Amino acid sequence: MSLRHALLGVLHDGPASGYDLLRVFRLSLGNSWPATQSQVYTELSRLAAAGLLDVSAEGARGRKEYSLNEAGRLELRRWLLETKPERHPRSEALLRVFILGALTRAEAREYVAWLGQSAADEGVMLRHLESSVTWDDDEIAVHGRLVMEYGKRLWAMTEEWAEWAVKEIGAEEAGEGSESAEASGSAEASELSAEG
Amino acid sequence: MSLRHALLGVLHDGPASGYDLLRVFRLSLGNSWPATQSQVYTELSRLAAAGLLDVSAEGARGRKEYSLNEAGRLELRRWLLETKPERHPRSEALLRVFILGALTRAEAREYVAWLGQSAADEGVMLRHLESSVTWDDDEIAVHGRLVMEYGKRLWAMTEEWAEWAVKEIGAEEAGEGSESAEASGSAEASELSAEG
DNA sequence: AGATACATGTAACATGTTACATGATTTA
DNA sequence: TAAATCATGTAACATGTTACATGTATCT
Repeated sequence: MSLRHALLGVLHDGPASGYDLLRVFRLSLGNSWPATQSQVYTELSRLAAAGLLDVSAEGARGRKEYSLNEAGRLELRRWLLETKPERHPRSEALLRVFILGALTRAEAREYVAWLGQSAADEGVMLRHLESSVTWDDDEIAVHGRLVMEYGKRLWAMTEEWAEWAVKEIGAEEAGEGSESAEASGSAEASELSAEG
Repeated sequence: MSLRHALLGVLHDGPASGYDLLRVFRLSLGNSWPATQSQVYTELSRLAAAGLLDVSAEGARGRKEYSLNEAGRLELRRWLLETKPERHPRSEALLRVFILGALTRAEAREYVAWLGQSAADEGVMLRHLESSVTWDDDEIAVHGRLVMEYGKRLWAMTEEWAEWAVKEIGAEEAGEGSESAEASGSAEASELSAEG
């Protein structure tokens, strides 16, 4: 389980509450490994119960500050050194590219163009974030910078790829688009379909 | 749910059995969106029960061939056109970079170098795959090529980034490595920890 | 006093993984 | 005939999401 070790990893840098950790996920770590509020609090309880974390302080409003203890440090090292990472990120954006044949060319082109624009936006955001962060010299800063650089390169690459791909898809031919172009009437609400 | 739509998307290209689909995941699609055998068969049953797929043929050894029907086609289009993709891939590899502060510099450098090597290997594999595929002119070929190109660029970028990052981490200073360098004895098996 | 930010917890549900269980057909 | 490949299904468990539920401290 990665969330567990993500938590241990961030706590290696110093004690923090669930709320603090949630902010880390929202602002930086969440770009590589998202986590919900519910998940973080549940997992912190479990980690404390399992003896990998200590509650090192309790503050106002029920705040609990967790600290990595020796058992936690060992488990974190064990995970980093002895387990093989999953190298392939799971990318919904790319899955969609794969099945773009279900759309007309114009629609497919539009999607890829949107991906490119999103990538450009992410790049802008990252450059903005970079200039706003105080890069003090601690461990998290060093490795945070590595991840940020990866992000910058990733979004730049994605933007360029999207430009290339849009050209590759080419112009819509009149009357093209296969049968999928005619959206027929009856939608026959299925038992599935949930997301917005 | 994306697996559901991945299945519909592949079936847009033509009828296939669970076994066939599993091969698609293993050979190509699985790089962007992994799926297990168990998941695929379960989901196909559900999709058929929900009326988005038909069992269009039954063959030897209990083989069932599924076809996308009109309801399925509509649902696929709806998903592609009306739902927003999750743009951030969840990357365990990058999560690990983020928490590399728990290791010594030498260990961190080794990990990043390994990532670079893996990326290089993926690149080689993709180029090999590319030359072995017959690029006929159907829809899947067009979009499959887009995904393949993305992969090539991604792994090349990752390889370059890793080279840069290795230099960035720098040389191990003697006696450096923080407290995390001393692996103490007692391992105190925790109730957690599962993966090998 | 009201809005915002701080702060945690849990229940229901959806999705994903691992392991088990079974058997038929083809190929060497 | 043994091994490999084809072919599906299910149960137990782990992980992740959404929604609900509750309350405190700070700032304007």
